[in-house]
Amino acid sequence: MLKEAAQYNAKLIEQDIQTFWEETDAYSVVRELRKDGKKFFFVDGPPYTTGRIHLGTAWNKIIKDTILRYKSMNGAAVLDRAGWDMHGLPIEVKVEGVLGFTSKKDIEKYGVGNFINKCKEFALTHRDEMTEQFKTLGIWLNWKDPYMTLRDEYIEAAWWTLKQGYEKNLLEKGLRVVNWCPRCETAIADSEVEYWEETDPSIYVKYPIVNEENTYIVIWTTTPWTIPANIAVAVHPSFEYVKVRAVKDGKEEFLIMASELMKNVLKQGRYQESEVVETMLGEDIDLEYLSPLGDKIPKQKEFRHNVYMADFVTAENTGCVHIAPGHGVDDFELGVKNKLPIFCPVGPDGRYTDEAGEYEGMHVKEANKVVQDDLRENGLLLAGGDISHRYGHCWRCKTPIIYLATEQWFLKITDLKEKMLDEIKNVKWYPDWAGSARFADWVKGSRDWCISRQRYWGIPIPVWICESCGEKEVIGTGDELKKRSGTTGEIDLHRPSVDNITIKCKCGSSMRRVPDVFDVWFDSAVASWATLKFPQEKEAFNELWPADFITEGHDQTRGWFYSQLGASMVAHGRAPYKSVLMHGFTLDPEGKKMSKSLGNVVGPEEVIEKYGADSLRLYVLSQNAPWEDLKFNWDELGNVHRMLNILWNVYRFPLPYMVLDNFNPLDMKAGELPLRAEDRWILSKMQSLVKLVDAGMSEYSLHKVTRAISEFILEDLSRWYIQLVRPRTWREANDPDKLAAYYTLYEVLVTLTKVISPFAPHIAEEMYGNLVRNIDSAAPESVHMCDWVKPKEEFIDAALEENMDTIREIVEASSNARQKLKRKLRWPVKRIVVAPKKDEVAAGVKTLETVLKEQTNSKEIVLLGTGETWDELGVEAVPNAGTIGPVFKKEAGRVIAELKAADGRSVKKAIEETGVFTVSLGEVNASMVSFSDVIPTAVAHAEFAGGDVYVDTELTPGIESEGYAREVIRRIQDMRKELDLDVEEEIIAVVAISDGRVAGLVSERKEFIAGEVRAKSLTIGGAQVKGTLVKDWDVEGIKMDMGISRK
RNA sequence: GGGCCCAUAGCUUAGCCAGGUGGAGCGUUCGGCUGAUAACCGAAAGGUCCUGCGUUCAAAUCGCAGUGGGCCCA
Repeated sequence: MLKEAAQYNAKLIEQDIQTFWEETDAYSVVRELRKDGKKFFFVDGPPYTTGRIHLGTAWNKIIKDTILRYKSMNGAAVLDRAGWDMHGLPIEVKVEGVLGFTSKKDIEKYGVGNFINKCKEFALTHRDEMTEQFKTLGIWLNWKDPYMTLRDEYIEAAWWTLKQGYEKNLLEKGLRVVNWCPRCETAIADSEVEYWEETDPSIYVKYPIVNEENTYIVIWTTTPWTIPANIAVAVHPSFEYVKVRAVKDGKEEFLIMASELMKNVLKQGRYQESEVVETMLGEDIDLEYLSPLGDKIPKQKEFRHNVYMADFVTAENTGCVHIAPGHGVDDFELGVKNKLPIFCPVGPDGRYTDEAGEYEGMHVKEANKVVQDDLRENGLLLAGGDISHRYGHCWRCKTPIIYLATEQWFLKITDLKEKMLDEIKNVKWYPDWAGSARFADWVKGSRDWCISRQRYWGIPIPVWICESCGEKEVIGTGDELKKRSGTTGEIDLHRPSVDNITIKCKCGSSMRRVPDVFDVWFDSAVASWATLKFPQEKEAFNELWPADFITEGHDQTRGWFYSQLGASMVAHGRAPYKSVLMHGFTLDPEGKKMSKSLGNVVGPEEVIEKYGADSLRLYVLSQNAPWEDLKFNWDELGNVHRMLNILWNVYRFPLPYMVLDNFNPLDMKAGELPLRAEDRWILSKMQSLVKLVDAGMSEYSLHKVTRAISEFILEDLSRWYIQLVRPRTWREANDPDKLAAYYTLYEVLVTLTKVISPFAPHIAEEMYGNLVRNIDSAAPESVHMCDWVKPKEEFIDAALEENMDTIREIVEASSNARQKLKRKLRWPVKRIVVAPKKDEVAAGVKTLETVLKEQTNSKEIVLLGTGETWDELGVEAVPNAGTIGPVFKKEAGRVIAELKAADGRSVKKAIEETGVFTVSLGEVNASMVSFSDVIPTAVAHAEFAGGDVYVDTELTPGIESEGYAREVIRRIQDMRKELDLDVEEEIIAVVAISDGRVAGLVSERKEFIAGEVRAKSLTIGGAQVKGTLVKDWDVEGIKMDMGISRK
């Protein structure tokens, strides 16, 4: 049996539905139901298990859930393990914070094992919390068996992958300059560096030229602390350089710099006089200079300092670039190319080593100032100041990074670049430019991947090295490690236990694991096979891999899209995904990014609290194209919620009538019901919507799909069909016309629950539970177990849809016209005249005349021929003074007056037939007069796209009687509402009307009024007004007193 | 500084690929409806289509340059 429904309460409904899903394990039932369908292998980009989910992660999962629900309903056997990214520095930093640690020494003191346990606990707790948050959004993923990067099986997938790289000779250990966090004391990835504006020193330094007295080459830098490590100066081979004689306070010097920057340098150094003494090309510069700090750093005296050519030199500052191969990527490359020493006198903690001479033990930050002072003392500081520029910081602890040359492990991605670019083309990207432009650009510029980190909480790098002979071995699995090491029993693959496992080397000595762990990006990079439990299990991998679909935000271009592709090229030689949907970011209402520091963060739980998860889901899906950034806006969320409320009201509206009538849709046969044109119309519209949804989903245009659904609900269903069908539902008894309306409405609502279920799964489930499950216990338990609607072409009637569009336009125009004469819709009008411009309009009026008549509340529809002018329109002659003047000269005024006074109709007729109209002073021709329509006073006119509408509002006693009667009915209904009476409850009503004529008019409709308001007794006239509720009304200036009481 | 994307009414946006009169929703004002009712409907006002230059008979739409925003990089 159908049940009535209360008002829309998203929170209540969603909680109930989520409980229902839990109790019935609906998710698992659905996956089981589809297990023999076509496989759809989806890989969840694993969120990092720290803190709470935010709007962006919510959007991400909503997109995934929506697409997977749609796929599932279409028969796909969806594989969708949720994923969790649980290792890495972010958690280490959080745990350090909790424990109050500030450096690695604290961790070592606390014990690596203890620290690891804390990290693990942190990751697992947060995973649980975040799982609950995702569930409140209605996200269906495999939460019971998620893949987790901290599991041994997952670690093995990473190990196996590295071993593939080793065997393909893509693994390399080498000295490279890396981003280094001096607080975390580890290398960090390019993608872990956050940039923002920072104030740093900006200094110009003179390097003294050997054997040329008082001559210097001038460099500029923002990192004075790297000057102790200076090895060379780079110039651009094709720039022009000058040697300048510069004088300051009577002291003369010779300075070398780029000629176009000379003015700047001399100004910086406050030189008063200058003169170019020599001009040369960069490539002709060949000189040796001395370290400006040689006196402080003995080691510097061992190096020869020369000038080298480099294309990366730009025409800024001095045009001569200070090169410290131990402290810069370009510097390092230049150093390697020219076989320069890679001098790096800074340790992992950011303090100088003994190689830095007098600076030993000093922190580089502190050195920035000291070095400047020392340079000034040596007379080599040409100028010093500050600059505000973007500088990199550790993304977790926010410490400014430094560049250090260190020994790290690399995957030689650059060897694979061309193949990667080919693979990108084989992937289907949504939108196309995400792959062809953005991702391809990123890959083109990619460098070798530094996969090692000098930290604790991560996947240990499975490389064992012999302590005596240096022999290297890469371990691919836990079993392999057991076998090679001779360990028995369970082993934990995390640090520190794995560090204690040694392998016997061929040479007889023992091999120890390198101390590093993996870059955490390597973890998620192997997700597509790790989630299939590969390499332990091969079957699923062979059947499913690569992934059919993944979707993440555009920041993952450099992140997960890239790391997965890199790891997959190393391991399998091809892309790990077949299609990728790149989505946008959530921004605040001003279009700024949401961040805690700006205080503009909106949490998903805040939205759910206010409007519910379905509103949030539809909002993020419909507001933008998925790949555009979403400007969060509460008003728009309110709109979406309103739409859902209307949907709910549409669903709720027929229920009381259907319940009252014991309506059972299973007894209905469409063929036997007298469906009206409007019934066939909404059925057609419904099917057209399904087609639109399918088309949109095929290109993941989730915004187009959800907008089309909203439009259908608001425009077609609520604003139109429900209005048309309303009077039919009030009929009593088993009227076939009413049953046809019930049937149609029911059919549409059931179809709609299925169509909206991927997008707004809770409200869909709730409606389905009542509409379908309460009728038919054999139906699937959940709407999400239903098959997707296959568009029924036979229901689609394009001509009918077009005709209805026309009718709606005419109704709209006529209500516009009514408004001009202030005639309310409650008052009928005598007739409506439609003057069509096209035959299609006439056809529409003919097929849907009843609809038009009812919706315009008109007694008659008059349809004119196409192009025909309504003959009741008057014609007015409009004289053209510009042409009359020259002909009639000073008599023109009289001619004009005569024309105006003449009967327009006969003027027009004369001109049409003879070309002229005769006035008393001569003949007026067509150029002297034009015509305009004169609309009768009781008629209002309005235009619509296909023609004109005239509304004849002339009052007749019948119309007045009906109008007043409706006014009375409306007010009594209002009073019934106020007394909160049941729909069927009968009343006793008394109406006193001060105006005798009006009282008479109303009395004529006494029966009609009594029926409409369910009055057992109705008294109209001057009687004493009494009742439970008595009210005085003013109806169009007529005073009416009404009283009603329960019978 | 570079790559990609975005910019249309007070707000959120459609139209742009395929050039030809800019269209919605919200908000505002006015009006209507009243057994979906703490709902709903209509009308009006509201636009340098970010700026400039170019292509074209014609540019919101195509091209170039710039401005602002986002993501990513240097």
